[in-house]
Amino acid sequence: MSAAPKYSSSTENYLKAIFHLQKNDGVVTTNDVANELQTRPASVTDMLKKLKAQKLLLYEKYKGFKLSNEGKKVALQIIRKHRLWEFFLVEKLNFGWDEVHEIAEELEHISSKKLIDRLDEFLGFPKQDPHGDPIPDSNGKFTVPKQVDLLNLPVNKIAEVSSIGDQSPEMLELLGHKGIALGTRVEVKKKFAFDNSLELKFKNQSIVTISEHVAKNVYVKYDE
Amino acid sequence: MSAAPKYSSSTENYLKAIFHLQKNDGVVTTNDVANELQTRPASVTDMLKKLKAQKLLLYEKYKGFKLSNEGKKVALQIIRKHRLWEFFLVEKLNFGWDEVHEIAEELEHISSKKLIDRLDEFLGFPKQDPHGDPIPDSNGKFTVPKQVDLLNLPVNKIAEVSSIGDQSPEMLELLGHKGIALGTRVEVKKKFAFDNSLELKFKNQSIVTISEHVAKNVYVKYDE
DNA sequence: AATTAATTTTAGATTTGTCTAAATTAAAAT
DNA sequence: ATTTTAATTTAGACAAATCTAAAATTAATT
Repeated sequence: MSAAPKYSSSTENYLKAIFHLQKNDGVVTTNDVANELQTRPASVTDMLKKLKAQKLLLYEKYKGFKLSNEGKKVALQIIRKHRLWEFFLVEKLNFGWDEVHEIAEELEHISSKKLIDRLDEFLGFPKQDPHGDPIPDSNGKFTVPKQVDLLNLPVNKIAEVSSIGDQSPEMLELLGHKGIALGTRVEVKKKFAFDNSLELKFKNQSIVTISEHVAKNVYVKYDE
Repeated sequence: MSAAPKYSSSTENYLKAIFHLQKNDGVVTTNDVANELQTRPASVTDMLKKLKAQKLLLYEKYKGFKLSNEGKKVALQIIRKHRLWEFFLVEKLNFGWDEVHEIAEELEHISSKKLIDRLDEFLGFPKQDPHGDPIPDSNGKFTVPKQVDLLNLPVNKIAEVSSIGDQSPEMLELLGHKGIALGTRVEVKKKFAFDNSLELKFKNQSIVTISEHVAKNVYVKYDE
């Protein structure tokens, strides 16, 4: 068991940015990272070399790069810290979900592992942050999102629309009108036994009603 | 009302160190600061010039220096943050009083004022940190310590020995034996009505008993 | 396939905070 | 009142992270 090396805030920010970017299409470019971190491509190249030297990144110049296993591990710990602090700010200090990101960007760089594990315990080992994103556990693992249709989504669980069953123009028109699209974050607030219709709540606090027929055709993923 | 300038962690550490050092004898030297911050006198001189340029310090080379009002104000906000976080770590996350300092050294540099005011509220506006030091309020003011003899110190209040009434060799021998000296932190855990004797607890958890006669002659200060 | 365009990398400079070694000033001791 | 000692400051260098401008490489287009 070797002592955990401490990385600079800048290093941590690069790891986090690359981690997020390579989740999407799998491929990340120098320009992507520069854009994400509000910096210049030349600065990114400089840092890529440093990350490679620290064995956090696999990198061949002009040929692309991706995080090493160690790099991913570190990135996941930063993400864990970010999301736990966001949860703390919303649940304990009564911040709004939209004002916590910036503060968590600072808090995520506090290094004590003991602190973050105690905080996790204090918060009751939450599985999702206030935006519905999964919180990695102490080992960097997070719950594999569960896929269900909206009828089977438990009440008050934030979920993300992942696919649509019936893709007819009529259905898409209805979904478009209600504000439901792939990636939309929704929560079921009420289920009416009478006709199995549902009331959904969005992140912007607005509420819409959908029928059982629609609900059956909207698949979402969420973390238990 | 101008926007609060943000200072680097290093700048904040210098302000805090100088603040603490000038509390003692009033005079701070370059060497004192270098020693306190585990750095070199030349580095201190470099920073003194920067602090002066930012109007945080009054400084004439070779002639000494002290914090400006603005410098004091900033230092007090750092100290406020440090002590509130320490309180949080001990009270909410069950850390021991002896393991929180290092973590608070990092947390004190988180910049959000709203965060710290919310934290203060969440903690119930505590007046003392786990070491018994006063926590400055949102405006940088802290309660003027109240002076009383040990007989009149409320139970469970951490206080600091500030002066001794009877300074006879016999008294000083007794106090030396019990482990009571100027600056010692004590807490009254029990008062016996029978003979007005007291049980005192020290920071190292040990407990001693003293008589009414002794208690009357030991003056302490504490924050209400 | 050759040329143009876009991306990526290098070269050299800048800022912040630090350092060592040498020079300066102030304080202490003879 | 000198001289010696200690404290402080300057000069010049360095590491980290950034920048601009120019060069190198890859991708796209004709």
